Amino acid sequence: MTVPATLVSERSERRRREVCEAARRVIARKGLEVTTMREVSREGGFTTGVLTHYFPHKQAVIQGAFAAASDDWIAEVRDRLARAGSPEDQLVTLVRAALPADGRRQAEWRLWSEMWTYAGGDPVFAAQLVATDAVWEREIGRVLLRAQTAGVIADVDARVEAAVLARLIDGLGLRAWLSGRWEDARRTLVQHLATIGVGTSLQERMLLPCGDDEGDP
Amino acid sequence: MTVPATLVSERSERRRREVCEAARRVIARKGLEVTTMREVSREGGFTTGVLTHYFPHKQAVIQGAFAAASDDWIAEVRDRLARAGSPEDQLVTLVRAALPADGRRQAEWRLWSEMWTYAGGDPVFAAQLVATDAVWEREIGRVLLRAQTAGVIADVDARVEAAVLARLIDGLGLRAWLSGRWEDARRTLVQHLATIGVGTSLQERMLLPCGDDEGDP
DNA sequence: CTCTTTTCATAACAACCATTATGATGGCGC
DNA sequence: GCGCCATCATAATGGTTGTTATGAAAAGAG
Repeated sequence: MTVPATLVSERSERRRREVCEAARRVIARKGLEVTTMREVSREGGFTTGVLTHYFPHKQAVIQGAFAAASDDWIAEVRDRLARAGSPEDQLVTLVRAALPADGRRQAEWRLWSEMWTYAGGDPVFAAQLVATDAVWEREIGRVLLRAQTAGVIADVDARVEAAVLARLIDGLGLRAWLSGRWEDARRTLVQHLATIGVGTSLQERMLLPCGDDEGDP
Repeated sequence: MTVPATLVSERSERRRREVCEAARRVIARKGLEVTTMREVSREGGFTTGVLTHYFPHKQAVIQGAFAAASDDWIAEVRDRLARAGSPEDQLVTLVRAALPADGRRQAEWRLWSEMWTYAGGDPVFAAQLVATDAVWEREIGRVLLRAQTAGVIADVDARVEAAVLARLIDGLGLRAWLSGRWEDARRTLVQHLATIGVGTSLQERMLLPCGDDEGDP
């Protein structure tokens, strides 16, 4: 109490985040079932003492890891969309972000899968997850609306189409993660986008391998 | 060996199935993480001796439960589609089967969710799961094709649309299970079906509460 | 430097797990 | 009725888990 609260929380918050990142890596690599306190500690390079010091129980660690992953995801999407200039580029970015060609990003789908089933047993966390998803869906809607006013896609109901796209991506990503057929998933997504008026040239750009996935258009 | 193999396997097979059903109920109710041998035994009304006698290890019990659920699901869908006479009825049946209004059937989505994440750590089982899904997707395609030749829906690529619908349903069901907003999910699905030419009267039938969910059209 | 508090490692604990071993029971062929 | 084998209950085992307790180092305030 004698020290400014901001400094204390800054240091500890960084450590806390470090723990969450370690947990996140373990979950994404081996799954939640084999994610143990000791395993997370080993991953982060410390002992379980750190975990117990910053978190009241394991549940909090898991939730922290999931929350961190969600925040990172939505932040990254917003950043990439902002850096994509034209409506066309934004559409391409959306597809690439949703169904990545990069192996490490594909592996993140395991995290989402684990997160969903975990949320099924934790109503409070499920509510947070649904809220985060609403942000993602709205982001999709914004891209669609902008593309629409630019005449890049047809004049469908953007709100409905955003909901459809968000759910379609959920299903496609999940299946692709299970089957390993990411190209098929992306092709299906693009074929669907074609039905709402995305032109063939844009379709081709969406399907391009594009080794470097971060640099967008 | 002194007794006809068919008789032996008939009796034991029934018991085996009984175990799978018990496991399935526990998973759907409490999730895979708290599904233990003792819990499954208690659910089935026997002891762990039965489990260990019919299954080499827990993994096999889980896989058996999942396989039984998958088989039941695909069998039920086929049955309900067969009993639905017209192409219109089949479309309605498809929507109702995918996103049920009945609480017990909705709860089954927890099973699917658990199944998917489990499959993520078991490539062999994941392959089975993908194969089963292909059957389901083909069933959707058949319904679409029939509706198409009857002029009930527009002239889209049935194969592509079946893939889209299968994934869309995955995402919609999963989200609905997490959020509890099943009506929204069904409405989104119907709105999407409207874009492939499903008429307004059919749309209304799909959205009807229809208390009794089993008796179809 | 001294005291206080945060930070963390280590070890111990009690609970629970899957699995195995053992023996009782009952049906079925002969 | 005898013996055999499938069936199952019971109990024990070895390992792992989340959590807690304890104390040492380190950092910061005065």
